Amino acid sequence: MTVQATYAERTYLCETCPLMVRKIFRNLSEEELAFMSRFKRGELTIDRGATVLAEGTKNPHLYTVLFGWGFRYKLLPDGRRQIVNYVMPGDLIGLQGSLMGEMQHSVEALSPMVLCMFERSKMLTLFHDHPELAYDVTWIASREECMLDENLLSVGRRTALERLAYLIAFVFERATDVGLMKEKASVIPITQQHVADTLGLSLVHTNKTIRKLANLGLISWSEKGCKVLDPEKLQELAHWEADSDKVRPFI
Amino acid sequence: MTVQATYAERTYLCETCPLMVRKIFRNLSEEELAFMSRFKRGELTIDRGATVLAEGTKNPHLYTVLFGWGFRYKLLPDGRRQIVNYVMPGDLIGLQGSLMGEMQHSVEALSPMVLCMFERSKMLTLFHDHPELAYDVTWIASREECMLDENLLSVGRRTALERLAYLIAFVFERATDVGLMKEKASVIPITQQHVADTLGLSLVHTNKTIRKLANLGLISWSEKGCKVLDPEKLQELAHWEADSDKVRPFI
DNA sequence: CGCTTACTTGAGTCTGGTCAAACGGGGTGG
DNA sequence: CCACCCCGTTTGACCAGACTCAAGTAAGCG
Repeated sequence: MTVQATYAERTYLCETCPLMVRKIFRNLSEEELAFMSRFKRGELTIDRGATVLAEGTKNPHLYTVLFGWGFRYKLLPDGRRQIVNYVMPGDLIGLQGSLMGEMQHSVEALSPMVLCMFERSKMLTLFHDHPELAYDVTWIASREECMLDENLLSVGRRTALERLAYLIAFVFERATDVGLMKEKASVIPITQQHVADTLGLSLVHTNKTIRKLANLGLISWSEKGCKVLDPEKLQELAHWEADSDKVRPFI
Repeated sequence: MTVQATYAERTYLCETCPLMVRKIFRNLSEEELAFMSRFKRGELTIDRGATVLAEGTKNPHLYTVLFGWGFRYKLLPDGRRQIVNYVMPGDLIGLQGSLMGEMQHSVEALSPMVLCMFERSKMLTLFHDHPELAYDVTWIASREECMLDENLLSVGRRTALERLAYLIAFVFERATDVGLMKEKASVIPITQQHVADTLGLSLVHTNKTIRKLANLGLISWSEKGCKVLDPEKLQELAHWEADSDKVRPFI
């Protein structure tokens, strides 16, 4: 596993935050931008496979994803792994550790990533001086909770095929929202092992389920990852509806 | 199903909030108490089986549990149910709906419950005037996220027996913390159907797994629910450790 | 060219699901 | 007071979805 991490002082200014151009994200006021700019400590640039945060450690930072894909997971002592969610641009990670001390999960990059780094000790200041931003942080935490509820429903109660369809549809929907699926050839950069560890299935059975879904013409698999061919049919198969309100806070 | 709901103007004053006597909860300042007292809208008293909040609805309130047990769940269109977590005294419910509009899950009572009712529209005021309380709200949301991660790990990666052991140990731990297990004869007031819907198993297989765990002498089952005989062994079997820091915020 | 990583596929096994039936306690109406 | 019913639990028989083991392929890389 090649792991490379670069700490850049400041490549992106908050005033020209790459997230702001996306219209699902709410705009920040001048004043909020100024504060965020002080809150920001730098940037973290990492390769695919690198660990952003590790279970059991105390990290003095929290991050907002600016570019790239990653996933959040937990391990059992014997090595069994459960991926609990995926992270994408606009997602805040490390909040748990920030509030409660030690990290209870790890985060790993699925592609090269750039993250915006904040000092966790400044959180209280944020809550004091910028109630709206504090509200946004809570909003973001609440959204994560919502996604976890969905994932739990899926792993607990859907069949293998439905689970897979849900996972792909869900990740595709989120990725599209933040502009990760712009190009025609875009794929979700995961391996079948990732899928298995997300769905709670074995690798072999995951492979067979993926074949089935591919034969139905809803997805295709390449070395790079998963290509989504028919998001609507996937949603239907999963008995799931993407909610298309949108405009959410970030940072 | 007998459903009874009573809205009492004010039986418990915030100044003598029954949660404050528990030492795991942090104490509020005079000023915070005064604010909470204004924030509070009344109390909701309901029977076992009654629905506190329903998926798909917009509810103008959020609640903190004062007494009793409940559970949070989601449904698939065909009726399959997944219980995502249990709620106990000190838990805040309805925050998601409060921030994001419609409820994405339902909450049902497992015993008679008393809930402290707040107006969701006042949330912004809370964030403006009481940053510490706002921070606490976020802390609480973050804790819920943490529990969901654990539950997901369990449903996704543990065997049926480990899952059951984890569930019982986890619920027992939480219940003990908030004083629900005071008496020798205390049971967790759930049916095997609840267990099945939490673990993602069928009722029949859940029953057989419960028998196995009971034969090992770790639990016993009665009409009233589940009695915990050996919490340590349960934790061990589940490869799980309760974290014993404690002192958390509430409301 | 050999090695590694990721995907595939088949065979055999077992965990967990479905179907069906029965039991026991508590509540209810005759 | 008794018969009946309902709910939750229990058990057995049988089936299927998912797991393990094993082997083989294909692409990428040093």
